[in-house]
Parts: sequence; C-alpha cells; structure tokens
Amino acid sequence: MNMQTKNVNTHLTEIKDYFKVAISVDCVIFGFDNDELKVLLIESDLKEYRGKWSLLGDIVRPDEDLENAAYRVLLERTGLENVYMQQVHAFGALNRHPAGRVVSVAYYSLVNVEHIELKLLNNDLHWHPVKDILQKDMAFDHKDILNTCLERLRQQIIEQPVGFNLLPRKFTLRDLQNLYEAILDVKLDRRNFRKKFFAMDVLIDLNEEEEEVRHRPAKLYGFNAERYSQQKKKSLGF
Amino acid sequence: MNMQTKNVNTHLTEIKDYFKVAISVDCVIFGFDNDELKVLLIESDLKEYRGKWSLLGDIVRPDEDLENAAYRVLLERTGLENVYMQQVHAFGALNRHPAGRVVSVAYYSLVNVEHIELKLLNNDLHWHPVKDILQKDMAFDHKDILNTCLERLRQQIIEQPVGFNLLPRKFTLRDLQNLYEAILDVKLDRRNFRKKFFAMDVLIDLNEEEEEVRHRPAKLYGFNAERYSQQKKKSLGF
DNA sequence: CCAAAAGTGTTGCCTGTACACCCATGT
DNA sequence: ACATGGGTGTACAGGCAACACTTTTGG
Repeated sequence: MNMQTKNVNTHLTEIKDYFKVAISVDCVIFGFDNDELKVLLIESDLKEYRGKWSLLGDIVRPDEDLENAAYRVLLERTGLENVYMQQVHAFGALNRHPAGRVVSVAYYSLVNVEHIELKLLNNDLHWHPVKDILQKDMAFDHKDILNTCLERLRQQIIEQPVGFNLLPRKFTLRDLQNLYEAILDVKLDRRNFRKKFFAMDVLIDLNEEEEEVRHRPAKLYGFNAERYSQQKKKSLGF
Repeated sequence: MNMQTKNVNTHLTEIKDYFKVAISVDCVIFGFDNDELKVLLIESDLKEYRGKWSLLGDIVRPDEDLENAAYRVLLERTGLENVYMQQVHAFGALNRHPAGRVVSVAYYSLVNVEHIELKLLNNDLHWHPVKDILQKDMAFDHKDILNTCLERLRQQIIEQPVGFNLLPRKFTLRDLQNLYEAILDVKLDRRNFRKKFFAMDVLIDLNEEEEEVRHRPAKLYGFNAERYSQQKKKSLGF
C-alpha cells in the first residue's frame, strides 16, 4: 500500500466517523407550583441509569431543525404548544451518552403547571422541586444541563419579565413575588417589588380579587404581553 | 489537490451516500485594530458561495469535544492558544449547509491582532471590519452567526471587562475607551469612563507613557487578571 | 506659541433600599 | 375581636450622567 492510498483510506474512514454522531435536544421544562420552582423529569429507560431522573429529550430528526425538535418533544410530552422556550447551550462531551456520540442542544422552557396536570396521568412524567433534584444523581450529564439552564433562567428573569410564563393567567402580586423569591433564592421587599412592577407597566389590573382566603383578598392581575415586548430592554436589576 | 489538504466541505459532497448528520464548530474571531472591531474570515471554497466570506470552522472529530474542536480551529488558523472563547449558540436550520445536514455550534473569541499578524501572510485569512462585512453577503448562515456573536459580545463587555483580550498587553485608557465605543457603537464620557475603570480596580499602572505622539503622552496600563476574576459579578452598566 | 489629546472633580438626578402602619376578610 | 396577609409612602444613600479647565508634549 503506498502512502497516498493509505492516506486516502484513512481519511475516508475518519470522514465516515464524522457522521456517526447524533444530535439531540434536551428540554428543561420549568414550572412553578406550591411556591417552588419545579422541573419536569422522566425516569431514565437506559439500564446504565436505572432509577435516575432524566430530562425530556429526543434525537433530532433529519427533517426538522433544532427548535422544531424541541417543540416536538414538548408537545409530545405535555400537549403544550406556544410555550416560552429558549436555547441555552450545546453539550458535546465525548462520553456523555453511553450509546455513542450524541451532541445535545439544551432548551429551557417555562410552562404553567395547571395546563399540564391532566395529561400527566397517562404518563411517567413527574414534577420535581429543583432544589431537591439538584441534591440527587441524574442520568447522563443532565445535572449539568439543569444547572446551566437554571443559571440562565435566573439571569433572564432579572433582565426581562419572563416569569409570567410560569404563572396562571390571573395572579396576585404575592404570587409573582414568591416566584421571584423561589427562583432567585432571595427575600425581596414587598413594597419595592410592587413599585418595580407597576413602574414596568406590564401588569393589567383585572378588577378582580382572590376569594376564599381568610385575610384581605389580593387583587388579581394579568400580564400585558404587548407592553412587555416594548420593554424588553429594561433591566429589573435586583 | 491531494486528500490531505482538501477541505472538509469537499468531503461532504463526496461521501454523501453515508451522510446523516455532522457537527461542526464555527469560530467568530474578533480583533480590534485601527479603532475598529474586526472579524477574521476566509473566502469560501464552496462553489455555491464563490467569492463570499466565511467564518473559520470545521467538522468536530469523533475524538474531540466541542470546545476542543473550536480551540483546534483557532490554533490551526491563528497559531494562538489560551484565547478567550465562549460558546454562543447552536445553529441547526435544515438547509444551512448545501452538502447536507450540518449542525454548527458557534463560538466567539477575542484575540489581540498583533499576535496574529505574522501568520496571516501564509494564509488566506483576512481581517474585516465588522461594520463592513455586515453590509455584504456571507457564506452559509454565517451572517446570522456573526450577528448573534456580536450581540453576545456587546452584552458581555458591559457585564464583564472581557475587552482586555482584544488589546495589547500595554494600552492607554483612550485605547480602552475606543474599544468600548467601537463595539457598542456609542460615545462615552471620558471622565466617567475613567472613573468606572479605576473604581473597578482591574487596571495596573505601568508607570510608562506613550511615545512619539504630538500631544501630551498618555499613561500605559495593564490588566489585572486576578482582580478581574474576583469582580466578574459586578456590572458595568453603560 | 499653537495644536492636540491627557488628565482631573463637582453637582444634580435618578434609582434602589430600608422601613411601619392601616385595611379587608374569614373565623 | 383577632389573626392573617394586602396595600401604601417617605427618606436616605449610592451610582450615573453632565459638564470645563489646566497640563504636557511635538511641531
């Protein structure tokens, strides 16, 4: 075998290897319930990760782009469409997947848990408090992915009011503040918090109140999506 | 043309029978010269993009992770190691590559143009003012990638003093300000700019001055990398 | 001595933060 | 009536932005 041929063959083999990779998406689906930030997980079906929790993901199909794949996973698993979703990071460590080379693109999304609950029954999905799950092992490098997405979420909600996506259509200011306190793991001043959001001018006063609470009922607000998009640039700066 | 020097893009076409999906990295290499933000590009060798400019990228090999691939591209093309680099976004549109499905992970890096100049001679790389290149067509979706990375860079330098990576080891405050003004495309107040950076405490007074200028010479400063890492969290907030 | 850019402080404003009392409801 | 959380305003401090004159060098 002469040098030239050898080089060519070697190279072709290597080139073929280049295509033995797969692309997947992993979705970090955040919800907010019971004043806790939660994440939607499934038990891993790989024997290597028996009993460990896994994010929702799938291989990207030849006929769909990355975003489509992420939305598809979300739709298949939760039945939800038109959800807030954002690409966060690509994870490509060599041995991150036991079956071979799989590069995964992580997305995080924010959903209203109430919209999902019914569908959970036919499914093996479960909401987990993020604080708890971070103490445990997860499948693959999903702990890394979760941490990275959580970090991004924290950064995001102090820059833009994306937190609304986690709340029901009607909510109280206390709900909103609990959300921020849970995600950022801080205590915030009630008066200053209100001032900030009223100044942002993204709340719609629905002229309704809570009911069945044993204290003064709080007013209910909605989220003004139109004003939100105008105000994207403003920082919240906690 | 022998096999060794052939470009990967050519291989893609040749072996399209085996084709499934490939992962590549694309590097947006920023430099700062002549008071302009520049980006390092190469002329595309694909006939589809004849005469158009392309980012520096390559297929990710089976034995390297994403970051390694990006550093390899940088090393091969510029001879530089230990460069500031950051992953920005994964691009996976269906038809972004004419030879087939290639998902590309974009990285941006900041280099000191002086460290590269000599090596450019043996190469078909060229620095382009970012402002100019954004007016022109680019190969693939590289304009998107460039825009996304530029946006990230802008965000980054107002949060952390990463701009130092674009400057020589010794620089004046005017250099630093020019850098910020060029990247952010704004005019900044000289006194406030100085105050801000002195307060940040990341500048080392080298007790040296410019020479051969026909006006009062400016003092030269260095960058205190140690203090920088402590102060990462502080915002600059322009 | 002229041109050109370097260097230097103060003030007002705006934003963030700390903080305490009265109000409406259910029990 | 009481317990519980809802709703509200003010004062202080720190950070940001606006602004003009003197200094040093080369020509």
